[in-house]
Amino acid sequence: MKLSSPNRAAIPEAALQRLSTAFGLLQELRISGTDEISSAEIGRRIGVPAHSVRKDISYVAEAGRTGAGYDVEVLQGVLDQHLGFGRKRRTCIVGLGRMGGALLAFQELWAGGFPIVAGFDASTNKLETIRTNVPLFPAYQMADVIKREGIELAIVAVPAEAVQRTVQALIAGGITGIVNFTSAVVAPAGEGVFIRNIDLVNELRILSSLLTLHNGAA
Amino acid sequence: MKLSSPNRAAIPEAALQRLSTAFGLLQELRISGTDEISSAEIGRRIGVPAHSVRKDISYVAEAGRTGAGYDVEVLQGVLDQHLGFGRKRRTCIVGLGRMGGALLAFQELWAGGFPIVAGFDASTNKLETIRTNVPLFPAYQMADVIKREGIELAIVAVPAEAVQRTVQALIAGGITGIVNFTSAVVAPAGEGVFIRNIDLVNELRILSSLLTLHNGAA
DNA sequence: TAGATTGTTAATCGATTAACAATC
DNA sequence: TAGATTGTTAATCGATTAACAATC
Repeated sequence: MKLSSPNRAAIPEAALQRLSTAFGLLQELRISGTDEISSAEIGRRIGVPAHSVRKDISYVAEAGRTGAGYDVEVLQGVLDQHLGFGRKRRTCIVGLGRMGGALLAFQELWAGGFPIVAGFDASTNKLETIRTNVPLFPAYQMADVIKREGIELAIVAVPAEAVQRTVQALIAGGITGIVNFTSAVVAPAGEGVFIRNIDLVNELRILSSLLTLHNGAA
Repeated sequence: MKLSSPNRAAIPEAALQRLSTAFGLLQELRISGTDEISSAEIGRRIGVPAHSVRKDISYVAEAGRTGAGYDVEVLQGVLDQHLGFGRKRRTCIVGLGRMGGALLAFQELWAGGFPIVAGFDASTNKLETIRTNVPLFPAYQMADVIKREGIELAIVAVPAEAVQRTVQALIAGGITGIVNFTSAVVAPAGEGVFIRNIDLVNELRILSSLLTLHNGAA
């Protein structure tokens, strides 16, 4: 997929992903008080060649000073403004098992600009046993709560067999972005709804394969 | 990165990732008792065009019957044999906060062929408070335990600032594959050690950007 | 048989890399 | 100034797509 920024060519999705990672780095740099950085140093830190860093940034805007690197704050501002990386978006967790429960308390989400404003689970028993400051609701209230609270994003941590109908319910409720944490792949869902799959077992399997190939396949 | 399988051209990493996802699908199909499947149906289920599915498989071997689709068991066997997707690999969790604790109990890991055989944390207090059947150890014993137990893979869920030294300790201990669950990017680490980054905040930020671009950027 | 579907070759498309003029 | 470093254009490289002969 490619989406265009005004006056610039469309941004390849691979570039968008690298820029998002770079944005995370810039946030760290600001906390640590670093004011300037070169494309070479950004590249070293996120594992990308310097010329790719410059190329990726150039899809968005001119953000550096020829011959003198980038101002961390300026670059961050430019990426935020054009790509929305700094925008705060209200987020919910669906499925409150061990993993979902851990996500409710995951500080990085708040720090990263994604406040968790609701949790959902099909089991009302479970809702009562969880200790958290996040408001919890039974699954059947999803659509109502999403609309009332203006929730834009959802992290889905339900059992694999419940993913399809959970995603459908989220979309019906007006959610526009979903991170699917289960091992069932959810294919693209419709105009204006974006989905990203995080599959831990799949990542381990890819590692396993890389080891097999590296050590000389059978 | 590309790695070659005997008698075939090197496999693009993107193809390897899609095939890993397809392998996961094949496992589901076997559980549900499906014997045959076409490239079109595989593609529909994992969100990839049919011709890409065929192309990806062809990097590995001839695994179908011209005109008659794939036998699920045969295809799974071929992918396992050439790419090691079905290999069981002993795995550990490093960092036993809420997230690491949830991972210790994550059934999908066992089911997926990645038995969790050890957990590590720098805090000995924490080790005492966790209820699990998985043997837990203080972080300083990592290298010893990894060697003794023949552990090949690690999932790192420590605080972001501890990632670098954790990864170094793991590699020193002989770990060959790492999934980094923290938001700090870990760049490629050395010959024969593979790393994959899973960054939830980054995924949400990418979604946020897609929404911004889709709705007409500022 | 006719319809379906694979495996592969060739064509297209797009992303990455290289190189360098501009300039701090 | 001289060295460093950006932004962009052009060249390369590689992946994806299209198309079709083979054949179940």
